[in-house]
Amino acid sequence: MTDSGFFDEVFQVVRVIPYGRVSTYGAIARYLGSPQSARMVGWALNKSFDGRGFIPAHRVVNRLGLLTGKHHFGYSDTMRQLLESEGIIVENDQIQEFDQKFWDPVKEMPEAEG
DNA sequence: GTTATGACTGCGA
DNA sequence: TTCGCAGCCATAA
Repeated sequence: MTDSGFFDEVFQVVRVIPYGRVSTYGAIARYLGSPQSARMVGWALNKSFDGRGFIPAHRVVNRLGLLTGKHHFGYSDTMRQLLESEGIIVENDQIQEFDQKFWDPVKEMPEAEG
């Protein structure tokens, strides 16, 4: 599975994000051991639409809780609808109560692949 | 094969 | 306080 290594790891982390929670590129990248590859995480998510199965990329936002990648979902409302569909409040492309919705894989990530 | 870009983040002045 | 630059790795041309 670890074809691309980094990419696959990103998908694995994003996939375990619990319902109603969100995470950030930096948090995921940091979990992988490369906090500076944060933008690479987003790039990986971009491919999440391709054929890697469903990836809750809508649960991943930038450090400010902004839906920076919303326009990658097709329409500027798709990402927001997905988040609101999970009970997450989004206003002005920004996640409300982001601090409590934030899900840090480094701290909350279950011991996947045990 | 090489060059450029990307859904970001942290540090310095 | 705000603004600008460097870094990570893979994909695309």
